[in-house]
Amino acid sequence: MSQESLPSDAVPEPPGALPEYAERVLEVAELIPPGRVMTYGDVAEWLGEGGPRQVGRVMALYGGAVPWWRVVRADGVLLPGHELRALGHYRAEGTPLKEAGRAAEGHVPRLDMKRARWDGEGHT
DNA sequence: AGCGTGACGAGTA
DNA sequence: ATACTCGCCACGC
Repeated sequence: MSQESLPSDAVPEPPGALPEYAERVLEVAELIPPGRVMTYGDVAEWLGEGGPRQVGRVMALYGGAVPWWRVVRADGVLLPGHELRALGHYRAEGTPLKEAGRAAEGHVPRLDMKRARWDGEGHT
């Protein structure tokens, strides 16, 4: 070869492997304690790279490998298409919800972000 | 090499 | 409370 090829250049990624950014996002998701949540933006800020949309993309593609219900929208709306599954987890974990008086009106409960949002306190 | 995309988020009306 | 706009940036065409 006329040109030296660095290993990292020659072998980008085997099929099925996650992009490194995605792996870091999933790592953070694993840190979130039961009963608490982090927003997409929080995860991005924690990482110091990417943004809410990037984190959202990663969760959409690979979220099944981690506690996906602990990474949520900043407004507390449950993940569309998985509301019941998420709700089951929140009730089981004791994650703070805003549902008082609304359940009877057919409203899907939302997360009480003020109480449920985790800032990383106590993480070792 | 660009360019469009999107499990977002903050701001505005 | 809802609806809309604009900025964000890794990733796959």
